[in-house]
Amino acid sequence: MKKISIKDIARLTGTSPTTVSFVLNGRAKEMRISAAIAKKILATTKKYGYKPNAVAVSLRTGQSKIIGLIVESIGGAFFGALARVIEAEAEKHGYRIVYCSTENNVDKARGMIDMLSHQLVDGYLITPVNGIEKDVQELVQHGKPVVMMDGYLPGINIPYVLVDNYEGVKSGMEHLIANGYKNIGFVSVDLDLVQLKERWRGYTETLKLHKLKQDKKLVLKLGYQLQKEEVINAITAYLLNNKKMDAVFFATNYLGVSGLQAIKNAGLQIPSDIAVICFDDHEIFGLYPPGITSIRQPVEDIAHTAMNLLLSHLTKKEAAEPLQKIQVQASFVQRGSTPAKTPVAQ
Amino acid sequence: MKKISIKDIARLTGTSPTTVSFVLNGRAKEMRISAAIAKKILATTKKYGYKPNAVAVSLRTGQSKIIGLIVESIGGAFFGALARVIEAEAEKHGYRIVYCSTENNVDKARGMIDMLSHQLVDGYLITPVNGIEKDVQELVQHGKPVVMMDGYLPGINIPYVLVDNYEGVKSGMEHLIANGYKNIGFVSVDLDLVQLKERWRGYTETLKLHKLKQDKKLVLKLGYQLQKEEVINAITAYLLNNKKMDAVFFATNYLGVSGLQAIKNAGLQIPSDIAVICFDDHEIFGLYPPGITSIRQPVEDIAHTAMNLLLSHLTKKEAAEPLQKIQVQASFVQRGSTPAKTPVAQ
DNA sequence: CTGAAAGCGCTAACAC
DNA sequence: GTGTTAGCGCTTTCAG
Repeated sequence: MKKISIKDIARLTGTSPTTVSFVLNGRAKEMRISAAIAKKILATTKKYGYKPNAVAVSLRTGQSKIIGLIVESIGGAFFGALARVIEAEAEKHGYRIVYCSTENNVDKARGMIDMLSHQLVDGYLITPVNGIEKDVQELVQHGKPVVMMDGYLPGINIPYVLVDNYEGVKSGMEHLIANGYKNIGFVSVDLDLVQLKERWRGYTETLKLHKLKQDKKLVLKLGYQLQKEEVINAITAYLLNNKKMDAVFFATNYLGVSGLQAIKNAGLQIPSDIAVICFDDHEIFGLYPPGITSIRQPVEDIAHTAMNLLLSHLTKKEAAEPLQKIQVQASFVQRGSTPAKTPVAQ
Repeated sequence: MKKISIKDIARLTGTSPTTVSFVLNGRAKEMRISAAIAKKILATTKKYGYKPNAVAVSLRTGQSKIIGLIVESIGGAFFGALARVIEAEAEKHGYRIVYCSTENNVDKARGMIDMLSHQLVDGYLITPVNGIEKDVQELVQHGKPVVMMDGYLPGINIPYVLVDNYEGVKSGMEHLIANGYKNIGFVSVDLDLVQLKERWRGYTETLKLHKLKQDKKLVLKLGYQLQKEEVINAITAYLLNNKKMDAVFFATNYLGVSGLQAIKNAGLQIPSDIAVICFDDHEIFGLYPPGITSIRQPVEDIAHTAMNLLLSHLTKKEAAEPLQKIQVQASFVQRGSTPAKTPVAQ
């Protein structure tokens, strides 16, 4: 069964490739092609199951109708929701998505960009990793639209959409403080990313705001490279070393999940021994007793907004519009892990 | 900043596109190109950051070095692990992966195949959905290598690799029965997939084997289209209607997760009121007290095996080797949700 | 040892 | 209204 090309269709219908091309691209009436011939072409096309060769089209038009989605980790919870929305949105506009995961690895990220670069992909949606500044810069210079999500690269001027990390953490902290917690720990990752810095700022500034002194011992920053087991062990040790800590704030959901395990290992009860709150919601948080309070990122919003931003750049010739930097608000999801402290406690 | 092509490199080095192409493809010595010129070309290439246009290469060679991975649901737990392994394996062999999710929707799956079809993609890794038999058949006829994972399409003859669903469920059932459970429920999805049928067979046959009578009321088959909330509600009702049920077997991990919520809603305790076991492990199962016993699919194995199968088909001209149908064994992960029943119980 | 030239399948000026 | 033709950027046969 041979592949059938546009020429074959032309021969089969006694027309030329041009005519076939026009008909297929819906430019039949614009080009005033007779209805009879158009119908015939369509019929033949269907009959032989002809599909234009996307590669050839891409080479010719310079458009692939593919968007590259570069994320930290495929398979993560955040990613799952993101992908679904983005894919749906893309499809509406005739685009397809190619996914790449960087595993927060600079080299891998650079490799991906390089690979997709200058070709194959019309635009990019990127969850940034430090160290790819130059590469991203290069993409932009080559005229490829790029939109950042979830974070951005401070040095370079690219549209992005991300959650208001600072306000998100702040709202969580306010909640804890209002509920009577005073020794609030913070567990984060040792990565130099804007979003993490903002979360950190949310933590420290809210403490300051309420004149609570900040205890260095209550802060844990874990290496990103650590295995899950190591993370759990580190958090367990941290919990055991800080018995007076009455609440802990996890800066990411994967830390939160490991944190639950650590709390269990440490033999602590939520919320009687320790209150728990986590940035970025996770399926498990609704389920795990007594329910883990979290700061939910509006993933759908983010995806939706980012995609549309990219699409608008993709369709406009020279998008000279002002650089868009969009922040969306996180929402606070209260669950059982952060009740008001009884006056007696501590 | 213009894109630089092979012609530019040729001009810049005072050679021809041919020579540049040979050098770039490592065929320099084979073609006996002088070392001096090769070096010069390489240098120029690097200096100008020249990258061959993948689209043009693909059009010319008919190879894209891209593998299409069509899965049920991107973002699922099973998928996450799968993707990681497959991507790593593919990279080793110079292939890239394009992901598509079907959401168990026939039309979507067909669309995906159609889209990638005959072009753009050199081979396929597919998690099958019923109804795409013809489409897959067609792919094969067009000479595209296809390997199925996680299931297969009964009608058509394609290599696959999947877990031994029957034995997996059987081992779980044996465990329950050995531990004294007699009224074992089974919650599955109303989808006509081989893997689900095999799990079902594992349930019924093990019951028969042990001369336990099968109670229709203890079986729940849920529509795939149901929203998560509906699933939880259905399971909750089912639990409340079957008070004598002392153990429940969930046929998939997403059912298990919803099941946990339902058990909570029904006010039941694990394992004192009901024992729980689930096919396909999930992060949450290790964490959720008292730990949910599960049948773990060797996802890495599956991915690894499937990928290599596909790669071998991709590299061999006419792979006339016998159709490979590989089953891998599931492993039993015992946790706290299925303790031995005390003689007193029930 | 290196270059000219054909052509992968398609689109879009430009002819007629 | 429809066909001819020239490439998109690359690989590869065939000359030299």
